[in-house]
Amino acid sequence: MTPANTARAQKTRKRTRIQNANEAKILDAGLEVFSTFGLRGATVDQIAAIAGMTKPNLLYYFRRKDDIYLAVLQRILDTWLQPLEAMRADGDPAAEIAAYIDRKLEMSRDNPKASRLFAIEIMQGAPVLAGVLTGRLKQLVDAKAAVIRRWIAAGKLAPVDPYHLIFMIWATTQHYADFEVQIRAMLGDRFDRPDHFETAKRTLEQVFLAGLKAR
Amino acid sequence: MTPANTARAQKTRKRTRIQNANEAKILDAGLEVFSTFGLRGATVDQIAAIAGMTKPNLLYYFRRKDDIYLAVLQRILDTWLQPLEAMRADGDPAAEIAAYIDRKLEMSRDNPKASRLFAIEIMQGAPVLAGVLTGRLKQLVDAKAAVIRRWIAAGKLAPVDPYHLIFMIWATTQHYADFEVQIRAMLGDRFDRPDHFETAKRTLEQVFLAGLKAR
DNA sequence: AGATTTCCTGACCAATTGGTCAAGAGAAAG
DNA sequence: CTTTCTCTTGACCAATTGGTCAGGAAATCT
Repeated sequence: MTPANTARAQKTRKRTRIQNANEAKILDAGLEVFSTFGLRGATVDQIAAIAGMTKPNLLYYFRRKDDIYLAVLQRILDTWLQPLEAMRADGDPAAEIAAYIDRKLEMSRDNPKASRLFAIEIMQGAPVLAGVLTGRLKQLVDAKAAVIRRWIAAGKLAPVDPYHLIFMIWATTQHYADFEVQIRAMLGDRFDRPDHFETAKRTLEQVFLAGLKAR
Repeated sequence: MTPANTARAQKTRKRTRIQNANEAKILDAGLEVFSTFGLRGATVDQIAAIAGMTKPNLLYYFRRKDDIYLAVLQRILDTWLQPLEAMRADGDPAAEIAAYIDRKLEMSRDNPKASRLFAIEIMQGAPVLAGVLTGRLKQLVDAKAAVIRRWIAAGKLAPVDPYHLIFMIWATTQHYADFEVQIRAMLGDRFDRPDHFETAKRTLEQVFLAGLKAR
């Protein structure tokens, strides 16, 4: 993302401090609102209110609602892909998978809004991210699926379909962010106890690692 | 749901054929739209268009948008809870869990819109279903968690946290409905092959059953 | 058949929404 | 200190949205 693509499309002038501060506020507010209501359900007024500025002022930095949405998605895209990218072919399979689960779970805990934003975007048919899904993400998943397949061929992992295994890990880890309200309702008091996250981690690792152990 | 709570709150008059037909059309259209855009993102005009009637005509049957949303949710609530309810304490643990996975997976395949509607409702903070979550659903989950705990105590299942196990099953099975666009993008051509569903089922059962085998 | 009730529609309305604009206030550069 | 640029705002606008209403068209009942 070049610096020149926001704020009145100024011709690569120096970015001011105010600009940086306000754009950051807007992106934070945008994440907050879009991750709850999606692109269509969110209103510019609401984002402006949360960002603590008037609507025309917000629109001075991002001319259309879609621009905010896009910028929010772009800002968190790398973070989103990072855990899978970090899975190394030359590591120990069980350890790598455990580490991947941990990282994704931590992302769910530390950045649940980002997780929900991607979830809503994809559930709405990925109007903006469609290209990323079939492009960058697919390439990444294909590469990691190949890694898993090699681990299986080397007898270090039970033979499972690598794509569906990746889906399982995505699903189980993101679930804690996307369905937080439900988890909270099910766990009651236990949800706020600090060990709740550790219990989730232990359960996931246990089932996945035992389930994937080569026989 | 009593018959008298729609269509102009008529005093328990007989429901006409037209009424049944049109309300069904509206609920179908409502599911279609709400499952994609959520309560706020959906518009009455759009629902009316998909239902094949004018907006005032639709509003003759459901006076407000929220009424449609509520009715759609209520109509599919039982279906949604059914798979978990069907898990029997006196069956073989492995077989019961496998059957639960199968049923949920089939629901994802046969009724993905219902799955996405619940997902969006919960991600938006469950404004309508909050009561169901903390009431009926929690009771059901508590009961089934107790069943799983007894299976573990009897040495028939590896010791895992039953709540997180249920979350895992929910997450992995619903994932195929909620993130269908992403799955499709990752699997490419393979997605439309008829065995795709069987591969998913086999992978899930394999990981869960091996992961839960008592040691 | 006529009477009654249900169903449907075009016209309408107020509120909200995304977005514009002219002009003033504030920073910053000279 | 003045000029230039950035930032902010109130007023405004057209389109969309949720919802109403009076009256006509169809069913249904007797």
